[in-house]
Amino acid sequence: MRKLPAKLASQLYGAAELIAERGLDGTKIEDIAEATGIPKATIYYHLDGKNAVLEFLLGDLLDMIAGAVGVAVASEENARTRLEAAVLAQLGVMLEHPSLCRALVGDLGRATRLPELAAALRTAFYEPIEQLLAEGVSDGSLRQVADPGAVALSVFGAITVAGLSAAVEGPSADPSADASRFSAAVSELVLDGLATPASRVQRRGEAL
Amino acid sequence: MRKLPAKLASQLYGAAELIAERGLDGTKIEDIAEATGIPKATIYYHLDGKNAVLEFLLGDLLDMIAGAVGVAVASEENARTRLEAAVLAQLGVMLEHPSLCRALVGDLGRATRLPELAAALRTAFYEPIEQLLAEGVSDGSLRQVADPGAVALSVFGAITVAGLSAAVEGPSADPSADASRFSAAVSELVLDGLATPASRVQRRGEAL
DNA sequence: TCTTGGTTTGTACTGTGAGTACAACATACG
DNA sequence: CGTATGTTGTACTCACAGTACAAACCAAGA
Repeated sequence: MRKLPAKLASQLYGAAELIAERGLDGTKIEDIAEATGIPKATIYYHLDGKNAVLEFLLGDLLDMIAGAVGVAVASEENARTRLEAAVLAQLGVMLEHPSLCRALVGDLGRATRLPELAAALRTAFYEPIEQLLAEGVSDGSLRQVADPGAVALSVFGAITVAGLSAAVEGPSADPSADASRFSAAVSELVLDGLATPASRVQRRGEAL
Repeated sequence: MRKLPAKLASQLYGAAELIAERGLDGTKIEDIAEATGIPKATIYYHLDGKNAVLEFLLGDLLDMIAGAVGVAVASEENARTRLEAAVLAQLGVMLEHPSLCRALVGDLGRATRLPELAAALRTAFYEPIEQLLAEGVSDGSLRQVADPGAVALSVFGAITVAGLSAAVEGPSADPSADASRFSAAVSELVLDGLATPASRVQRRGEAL
């Protein structure tokens, strides 16, 4: 069941828009069959039902993200620079595939309840960040924080929500321009914070 | 259909855990009837079906959040301080009601497709932040950023994902302690960022 | 060519669960 | 009382996921 012929795989993408629009519940198998051109019986021959369709589509998205982020993270730069690259990479892929992202948001619950997807979600989105923050402390390019786990989670949230929202706002004319714009905003926030220099000085005094 | 007797309302909360655990799809109306002690026929007398059950529960959660955040935001302090208070308030409510939060994550798609809920979500989570960031620029307690909309979205993501994850990790012994811990981490990130002082100086030079 | 084994597809079926209809009953309030 | 409003059980309908299965199709080799 894991190797789904390439032709069918590509046809299946025709269902992404549909699922994104109406949610998996609101989408009948018959609709998927019609939209993709794959007859219902064939779908069931290869896949274990509706969930498997979602699993296939989202699994692919998550792989792409994990891949792109993996490349961004693997460079020689310091962690801080790689973090910026990772943010850009993640947002890039997300904005390139808005309907998959919309499907992800729409069926997040189901996704987190499908064990393989839940794991892929973690690997694609969360783990690279967590890793990078730790490395940044080691190489001195990022600050040490009191609660690294919680902070990593927040950074993850900042990036991901920005990406998902952007994707949900309907597809843009120039995804990669949007990705740069959003990634600049996210990096600015995550690296520099929102405090004014004045209040920061006072605060740094407290902290150190 | 909007005034659901108090007694029934309180009974309905008995379904929250169930829905959080299995998702709305995985939960039969009969299960809800059994868990809450409200017979199926009565549920249908007051509510327009399953979705309405979710809508009721989440609507309540969102009202609580909007309320608590509203109070936090209404003080006389500067925007920066109120932002910290708002973060604490939001996380406080979320951690107080973990199963509602889990239900929200699990059926986020449905929630965003229910117009009233989608609006409530915006009001509860996003708008106060957006507002506060703007006020912070006016009163000088927060920095001006290049793309305020995108940054507000990220801040919103940072807070909300932290809260949701915490809620999903199963209920804690001391929700309010957890709320303080998480809110400290989120505020630290959002206000001060992760850059080291050294790289910050260099950066500030670029920006101003 | 014929055979064999996987794939493809149509059609017809089963089962489950949401939502509805309705009648009997309770309760309240004038 | 009796009329209105809520409560509940029971017995439906209906849509759709998933299954069964047989017929056709399409290699690829003997």
